[in-house]
Amino acid sequence: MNQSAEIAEIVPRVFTISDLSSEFELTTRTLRFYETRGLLEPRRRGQTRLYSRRDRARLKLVLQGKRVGFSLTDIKEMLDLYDLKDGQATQLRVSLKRFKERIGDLERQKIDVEEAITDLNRTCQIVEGMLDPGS
Amino acid sequence: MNQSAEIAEIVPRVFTISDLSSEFELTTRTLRFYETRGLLEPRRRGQTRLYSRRDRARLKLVLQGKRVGFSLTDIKEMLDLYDLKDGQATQLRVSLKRFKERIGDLERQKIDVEEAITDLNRTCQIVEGMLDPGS
DNA sequence: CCTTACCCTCACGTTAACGTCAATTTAAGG
DNA sequence: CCTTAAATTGACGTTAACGTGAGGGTAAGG
Repeated sequence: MNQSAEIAEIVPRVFTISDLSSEFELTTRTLRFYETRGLLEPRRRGQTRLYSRRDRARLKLVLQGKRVGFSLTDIKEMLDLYDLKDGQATQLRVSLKRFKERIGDLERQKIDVEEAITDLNRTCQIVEGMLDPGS
Repeated sequence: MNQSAEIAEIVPRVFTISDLSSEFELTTRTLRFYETRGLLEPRRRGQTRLYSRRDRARLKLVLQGKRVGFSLTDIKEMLDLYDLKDGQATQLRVSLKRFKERIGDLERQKIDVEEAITDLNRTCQIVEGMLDPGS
């Protein structure tokens, strides 16, 4: 019932670049690119990158950030904030603010998309009217 | 009550590049760029571009297309279709198909956006929970 | 020893839709 | 005629997030 022993069997302590690339369906190029952007900093054994669990966790955060539409630059800033002093209320509030701003953006975007849809539907109806023999 | 006379006073027969750029709030660069992309082909008086009402109408279509998310390439294809034989049912059906496909895209996009919003809201709630003193 | 399979570091290429000069030419007005 | 104001044609720059080789090192298996 030793938790860490259990986890050790399921989740390795260290990952190669192709481990992560296949797990998350990213190219190795992408992982190296993220590194140049300061999102990951794996250790090295010689030249070869060795990713820790922490690296993997950060990668997950990166991908989650992307899913909700943050840029890599945004994501880096937020990761850096968390690193400064994890759990620090001030940092959390900053991120929270960013999140809410982003939600605002997304809601505006949603409205735009909805407008585009009604626009196009209107156009479609006109065109269909032109094509309808029983006009 | 001569319609064309009335219109002639309100809408000029010919437009300069800055007329159109200010009317539609585009830069002249943009109008020239659209020309290189085959979206507009104004006549020339010497070197100077002279846009007809038809050019202006096409420009309106371009902008409408952009508003609903078509790329300039898409828009050109569609404009070309219209030009082939305006009012031809076949062409209309083709465009109609494109429109419906685009509507599908947009609806998927809308779902994505909605998911991102709920994602972020969830995250916000977690963070707020961490900040909540009465936790 | 040789092949395979990964790993690495440059470093230029890609896509979209223009922006931003630079160097001229033309048009309009006094 | 002279001076601006506006137009013209290149042609390189920008942004994001990687893609795509080129050229080379390393380690395991047969």
